[in-house]
Amino acid sequence: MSKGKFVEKITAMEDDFAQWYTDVVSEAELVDYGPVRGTMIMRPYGFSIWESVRDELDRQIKETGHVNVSFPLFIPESLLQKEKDHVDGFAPEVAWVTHGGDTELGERICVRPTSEVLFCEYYSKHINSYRDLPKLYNQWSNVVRWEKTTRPFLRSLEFFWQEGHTAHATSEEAKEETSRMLDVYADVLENYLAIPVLKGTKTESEKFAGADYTLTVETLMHDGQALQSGTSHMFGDGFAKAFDIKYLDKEGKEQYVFQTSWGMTTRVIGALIMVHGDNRGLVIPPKVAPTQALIVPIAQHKEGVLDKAYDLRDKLNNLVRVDIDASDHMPGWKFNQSEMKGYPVRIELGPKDIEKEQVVLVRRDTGEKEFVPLEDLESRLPALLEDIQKNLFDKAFAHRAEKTSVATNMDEFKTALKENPGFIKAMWCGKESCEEQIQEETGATSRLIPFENEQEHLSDTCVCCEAEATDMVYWARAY
RNA sequence: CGGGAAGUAGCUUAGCUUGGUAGAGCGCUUGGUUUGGGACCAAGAGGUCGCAGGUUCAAAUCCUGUCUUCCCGACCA
Repeated sequence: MSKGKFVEKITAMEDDFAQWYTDVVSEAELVDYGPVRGTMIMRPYGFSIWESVRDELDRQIKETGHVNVSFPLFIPESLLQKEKDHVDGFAPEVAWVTHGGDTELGERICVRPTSEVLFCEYYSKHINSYRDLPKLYNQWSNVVRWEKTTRPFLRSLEFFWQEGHTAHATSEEAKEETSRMLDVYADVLENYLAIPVLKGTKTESEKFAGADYTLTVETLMHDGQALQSGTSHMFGDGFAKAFDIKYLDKEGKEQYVFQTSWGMTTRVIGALIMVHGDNRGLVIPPKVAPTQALIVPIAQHKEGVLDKAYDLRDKLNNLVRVDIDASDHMPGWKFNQSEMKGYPVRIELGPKDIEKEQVVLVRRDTGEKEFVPLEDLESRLPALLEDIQKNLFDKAFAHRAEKTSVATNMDEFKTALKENPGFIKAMWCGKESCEEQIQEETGATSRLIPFENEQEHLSDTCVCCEAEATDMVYWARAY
């Protein structure tokens, strides 16, 4: 990095990762705490990052044939009760409305923790024929889960997400849908957020309440903890039977539908922070960054400097998302501020540059500085942004590889997790008791069972017991 | 939910032990000088000391309750 003093505003990540995260979230002006415990205010910069992720995800959801809808915030208690596993899974963390004004309600109303039952209720009315299928609905909404411990983005009482809810004629179609949407999540994470993912299936104990099975994309944070970053659930016909969602097939026979649901949340912003961030603050991949390049005028009071800076902005405006910091602060203040916010590229423009007809480009990911003639800027800048996007993914990929260990017995498991915290690949017998024992002894939980083509045979027996191993599983401590 | 710590200006905090006019730094406003890694000078504005009770002539300070935040643990798709 260039010479000069760097004023410490945030805790170093190697000293205290949790504190570093809290510092970044607040110093980069992403969120404030709300007045109720565990709620958060998304400030303009934080929300613009969410909008960026949302726009790309929404584009892909529509591209795969889905339409957006909006369902209510409230669910009557009786409706929530209809699917037993589902209500058992969510009831403990549901917020209840008991009064309307001063009047006590006859039936409690739940603030949606997720909307399966609302969509099911609707589908039971609107699906009558095979011609009505498939139903491919998505909604962007906020949901409430009364969590005991909370952290900005990672776990808050209220969060934003999209939830897709689909109904299909056959189990086969529903399974394809479940996989298709998992691939959409993987694509957004890898190609947009520059975060490498592991794809696979959740174990029985980790799957969604009421699902046949749950597919997941898991990512690894800088501190070696995993983060579930998107899930896609195959419901089979379980909800259809509980909610009586039936259609007449071509032969005139009554059939139950097969359903899926899938969601991605503001949590991925937490992933973005913890995968790419460093001791100077955020690092936002160019494709996501609301501001891809920030022009910092130097000696801006001098004749012509600001005019040149605005001209430059207008020239680049159609090419990249560019902004200009014409505030009254010293250049050094602006440099540090833009680094805290993670803008991919800084463009310095001062009297010396104007004289030489050049600008100074500084990339956020490496700190490298280059002098670029003005005439080359329009070709150089997009190429640089592409390079930064790729570099961030490659760095995260290498980090994950480095933080992935293999264990064939519990001693190796513990040693690996202690010496190199991250993913542990280990064989498993399929018993929940072994998952519990591993969690108790190591704090790690099963993150996913990779798909068949990614399976490896590491040993004959389970990492935890003497039983024959059935699958390789990725384990990690998780957020 | 258990154990610990803390709430004083937008932020970081001093004062509390021993009750008696609430102080600083940063930030903010105005004017001037500055600008290639967080500028300087001058003049200003900003506080029901988290909230509610209690003790007292008098409470930021003592007592009780309550809410919130942080750390550790348990729990959590």
